[in-house]
Amino acid sequence: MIFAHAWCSRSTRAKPFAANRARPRALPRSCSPCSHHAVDTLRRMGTNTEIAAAFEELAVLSELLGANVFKVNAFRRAARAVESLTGEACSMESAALKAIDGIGASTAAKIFEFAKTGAMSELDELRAQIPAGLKEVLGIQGIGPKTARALWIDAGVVDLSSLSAAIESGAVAKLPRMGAKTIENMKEAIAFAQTAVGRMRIGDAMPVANALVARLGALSCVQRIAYAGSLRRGKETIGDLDILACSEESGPLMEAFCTMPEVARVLVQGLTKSSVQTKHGLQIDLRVVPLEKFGAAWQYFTGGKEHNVRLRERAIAQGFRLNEYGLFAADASGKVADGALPVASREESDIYHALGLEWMPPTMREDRGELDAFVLGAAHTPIVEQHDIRAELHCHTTASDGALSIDELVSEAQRRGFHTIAITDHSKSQFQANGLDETRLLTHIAAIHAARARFPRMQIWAGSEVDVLSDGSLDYSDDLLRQLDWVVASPHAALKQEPRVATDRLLKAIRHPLVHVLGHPTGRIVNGRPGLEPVMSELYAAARECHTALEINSHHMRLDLRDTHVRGAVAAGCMVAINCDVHGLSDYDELGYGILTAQRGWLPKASCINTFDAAALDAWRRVKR
DNA sequence: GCCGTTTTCGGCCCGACTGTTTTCAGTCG
Ligand SMILES: Nc1nc2c(ncn2[C@H]2C[C@H](O)[C@@H](COP(=O)(O)OP(=O)(O)OP(=O)(O)O)O2)c(=O)[nH]1
Ligand SMILES: [Mg+2]
Ligand SMILES: [Mg+2]
Ligand SMILES: [Zn+2]
Repeated sequence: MIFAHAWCSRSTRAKPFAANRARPRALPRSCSPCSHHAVDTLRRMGTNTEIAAAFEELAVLSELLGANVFKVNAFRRAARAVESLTGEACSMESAALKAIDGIGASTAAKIFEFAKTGAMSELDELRAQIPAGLKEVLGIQGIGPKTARALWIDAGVVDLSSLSAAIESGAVAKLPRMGAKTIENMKEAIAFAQTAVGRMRIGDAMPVANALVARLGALSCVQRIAYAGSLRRGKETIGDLDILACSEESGPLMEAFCTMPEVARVLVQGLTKSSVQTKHGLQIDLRVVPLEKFGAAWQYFTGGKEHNVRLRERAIAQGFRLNEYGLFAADASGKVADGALPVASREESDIYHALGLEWMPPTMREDRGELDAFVLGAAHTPIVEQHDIRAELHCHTTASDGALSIDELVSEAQRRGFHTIAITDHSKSQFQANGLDETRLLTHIAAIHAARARFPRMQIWAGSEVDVLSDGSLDYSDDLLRQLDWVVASPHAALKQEPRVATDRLLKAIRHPLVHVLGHPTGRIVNGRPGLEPVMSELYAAARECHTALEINSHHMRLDLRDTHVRGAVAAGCMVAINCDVHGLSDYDELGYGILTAQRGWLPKASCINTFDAAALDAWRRVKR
C-alpha cells in the first residue's frame, strides 16, 4: 500500500496539515529539554476543538432558523477545517487562515473574535433565540431541521418532554404534513432514543458485522457481500453497520434482512436500501445493487461522506457525474444521457483510476488530503500494512497479569512470522496487576534470556512496561532499567491530571535515556475514560529528538495513540511502535485494529519500528543502551 | 459562506424511501 507526501508539498495553497510540518533534524547527543514551547504553555488547551464545535453549532442553529442550506454547509466545512488543523487556529494570521480550504473572510473573522474574547457574537445571538432543548428534539430519528422548527414555532415544543406533551395534546397533529403514521413513527423513535446505545467500539462491531456478512452471504440470492461505512474505514467507534450486497432478487433478500430474529424495528424497507434497528439498539443498513455496479456502490457506501462529496466534485470538474451506480460522462451542461452506460462501476479501482487517482485504502478516505496524495503518478511512500509487522514489543506473562508463559508468548509470536518479541511485564507500583518488584524482575530477566536457547530463531528481549508515575519519574531505578533489553514506559494512574502537568509528566518519560517506547500515551479507554490530554505537539517534538517511539496500543479498548495523534506524530517525524499489549493468545488478533488506526494516521512503513528486520530493530534498540 | 487551469456570479454531491401529497418535501445514507 502506498501514499504520497503530497499533503505537505503539492499545493501552493496552505493545507491543514502543512502548518506544523517538521523539518529533518539531526539526532542530538543528549536528550535535552526543549524550550520552544513557552507560548503553547500559556495558551488554553483544546481551542481548535472548541472553535470547531462553535461552527458546528452555528450550522445546527442557523439551519433551525431556515438559513440557506449552502451557508449551513459552509459552517460545517469550516468546522471540519478547523478540527483537522495541526496548529492552533487562534494563533494563525488571518491570511493563513483564509488560505485554508473552507475558511473565508467571515470564518477567519469569527476565529479572530473567538481568540480575542473566547466567544462568537453571532453564535451567542442564535443561542439566545433558540431553546437549547431543541437539539435533543433534532436527535430523534426522522426529525430534521424543518420538522423541529415547525414543532417549535407552531406547537411550542422546546425539548423532548414538551414534544411528548404536544403529541398527547394533539398540537402536533395540527401541523401540516403530520398524519397518523408520522406521529406514530415519532412516538416509536422517542421511545427508542431512550434505550439506544451510542457508538460502538470497533472491536465489538467487527465480529457482529462478520457474522452478519457470513449469514446473509450464505443466502443463495446473494452474489457478493461486504461491510462498508466507518467499520471498513477502521474508525475507533462505529455508528451503525453498513452492509453492501449484490443480488438479482433484492425483494426476497430485503425481506429476509428485515425479518431477522434480532430486528426490533424496520426503519425503511425498499428494493435497493433497507434499515433496521436491532433489539440491542444497533442500526444496520443494507444496500443491494447489481453485481456489475459493486465497485461504485462500495465506494459510495464506504465513504466517508466528505470524501464522497470531494470525489463527486472532482468528477464534475472532469466532465463526469459520480453516484453509487457508476461514473458517467456528462455533457456540457452537466447532464448524463438517459440510459448511458457508466465509464466505470465494477470495481472501486475502476472509479478512482478513471478520475486520475490511485485506489486508496478506505482508512484514508476522510477528506484529509487523500485526493491530492493519490493522484496517479505522484511520488509515493509505502504505508504500513499488517503483513509488514514482524515484532511484538509489549506483552505480559503470568509473572504479572498475563495468561501466558514466556514460552507460550514466544511460540505464538514465532507462529505469526515475527522475528522479535519483547516481554514487558508490569512494574512494582502496578500491584493490582501483580507488578514485579526488583527481586522478581531480576529473576524474570534470567528466565526470559533462558528462553533464547529454546527459540534460536527468535530475538527475545527482557523488558518491562515500567509505570510512568504521576510526576513523570519511572517505577524502577536507572540501574535496574539498564539491565533490561527493552523498556516501554506507560502511564496507568493519575489519568485526570491537568494538561500542563500531564504534558510535563510524559515529556519526562520520553526524554528518559533508557526508555524505548512511550506506551499507550494518554491512557484513554474508548467509550470509557478520556485519559490524559497532553499538548501532543510537545510530545512529538521530544520523541523525535530523544529517539523514543510512540506506541499505538492496538487493543480496541485503547487505540492509543488514536488516529489523529498518529497523523500528528507522522507529520512531526516521529517513530511509532504498533503493539498488542498481549495478555492472552487472542490479543495478538488486536493487531488489525492497530494497523487500521496507523493507516488512518498515514503511518509510513518506514516510520514503524515493528516493520524493521531483526538486525535493524536491534540497532535501533541499542541507540539507547 | 466559499470558491474559481473555461467563472468574482452563480453554482454548491446525489439518490432512496416515506408519508401525505395530486406532484413532492423532508430526512437520511
Ligand atoms: N455521497 C454521499 N454519501 C453519503 C452521504 N451520507 C452518507 N454517505 C455514505 C458515506 C458513508 O460512509 C456511508 C454510510 O453512512 P453512515 O451514515 O453510516 O456513515 P459512516 O458509516 O461513515 O459513519 P457512522 O459511524 O455510521 O456514523 O454512506 C451523503 O450525504 N452523500
Ligand atoms: Mg455507518
Ligand atoms: Mg449507515
Ligand atoms: Zn501492557
